Amino acid sequence: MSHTLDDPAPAPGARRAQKLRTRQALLDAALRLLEEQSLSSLGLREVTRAVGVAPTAFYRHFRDTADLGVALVEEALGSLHTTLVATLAATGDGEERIAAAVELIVAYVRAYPAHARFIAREQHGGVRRVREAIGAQLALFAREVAAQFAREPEAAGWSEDDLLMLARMYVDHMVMTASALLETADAEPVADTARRQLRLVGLGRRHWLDTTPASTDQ
Amino acid sequence: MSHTLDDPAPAPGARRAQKLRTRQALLDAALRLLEEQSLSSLGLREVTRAVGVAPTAFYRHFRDTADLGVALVEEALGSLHTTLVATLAATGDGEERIAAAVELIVAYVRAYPAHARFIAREQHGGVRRVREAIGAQLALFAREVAAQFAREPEAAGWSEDDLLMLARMYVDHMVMTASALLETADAEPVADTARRQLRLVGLGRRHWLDTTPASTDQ
DNA sequence: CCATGCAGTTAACAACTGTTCTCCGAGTTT
DNA sequence: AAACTCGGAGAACAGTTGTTAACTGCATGG
Repeated sequence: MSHTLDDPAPAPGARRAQKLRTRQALLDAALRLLEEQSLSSLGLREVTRAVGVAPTAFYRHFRDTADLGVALVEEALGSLHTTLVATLAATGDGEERIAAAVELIVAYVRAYPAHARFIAREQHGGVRRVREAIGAQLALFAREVAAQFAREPEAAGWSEDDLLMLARMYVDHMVMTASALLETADAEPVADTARRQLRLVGLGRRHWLDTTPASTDQ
Repeated sequence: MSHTLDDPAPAPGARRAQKLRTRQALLDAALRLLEEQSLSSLGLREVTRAVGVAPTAFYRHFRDTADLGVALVEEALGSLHTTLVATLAATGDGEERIAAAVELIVAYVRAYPAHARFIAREQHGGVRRVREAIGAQLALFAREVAAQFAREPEAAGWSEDDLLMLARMYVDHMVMTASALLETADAEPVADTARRQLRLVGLGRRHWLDTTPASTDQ
């Protein structure tokens, strides 16, 4: 509990720390402003004004607002990979996993609504580089989910391509559910619909090899 | 084939016709500008400049750019209802219907790429009124699709709520497929993935009542 | 301890925005 | 043929935008 901030002999790294702090302030302010507009209309001055720094300070951290947007993508989705894969790996198949996955989305949207809104909005938004960044992240999610599926016994007989197709379906459904949660006051009906839709896809998954046994027997 | 435009005694309704013409020019110009940005950053002057009219002329047709956006929603989705329902009604169940549905989306995106982009982009975009307009249209689509399903023998035993859930899944999948088509050069792989995903959902649909026969037997 | 690096400031720029008010002229109605 | 309607033009407004330049002061590395 000793003094660490108003020290006359500042701690080493105080330089970098202060820079990171204003950088984070810019990201936070931008995220707040983006709740009511799209990135393509977000002004650099608007952000700096909200933080309380000079407009030119912006350039010390980002080339332009698109650059800031890419940073926001990382902040919003970067930490989600481990959580998602861990959730899938920790739960068995069927109803248990469905409940866990939906609960994960609901918790995420509740904890970081602005991040979720940003991703849903800019996934198809007007800024190419941000769109591509989100697309790359979601494609990575899909590959990770597919890889997890491949480790499970239910994936026997599935082609790699079909597994990826299934995984993409789950990932896209996640984003849509998040977006739906953001526009409703009561989360429960939305979560319920999401669970039923996952149940439906799960049923399709279980019967995928029924009609076309393709190359493998069993 | 007589003269109708440069008539010294102009045909009645020329007033209204000219107004509609510039209104349409504004819509077209806006749609073109929106290929590279979001509606929330579209400026009123930008649109009028592209058309070649004075900025103030804009107010004769729209209150603001959000109002123009709502009009674009109608233009993009209004005529699609009949086409969609007709396609569903004309095709039997199974593979045939899947091919027809995907072909419908592919054809739409090819014919009106700017409209499709606009809907995908502004569905979660930064302008509330436009978001709501799109949401209402898509909800209407879902109800229409559900109603069509209800008329078919495969829907026996399905609750109304489950049918709507299924329909929403199809509608949302349509929008996602359209968006994916816009970002790819070669439509075929995307269309193929979309077909497989529909096949998966269809399988889930056929086995929906297997585990929980609920109230009905058979 | 001093010289360098660099986050942030100030000032100024040309260009752009939405909106108001006034006006014109051609289509429309009587 | 006169009176009216109304889509569009023109000019002007107060604010805003992104970007450049030159500056200041403090944490840092030699």
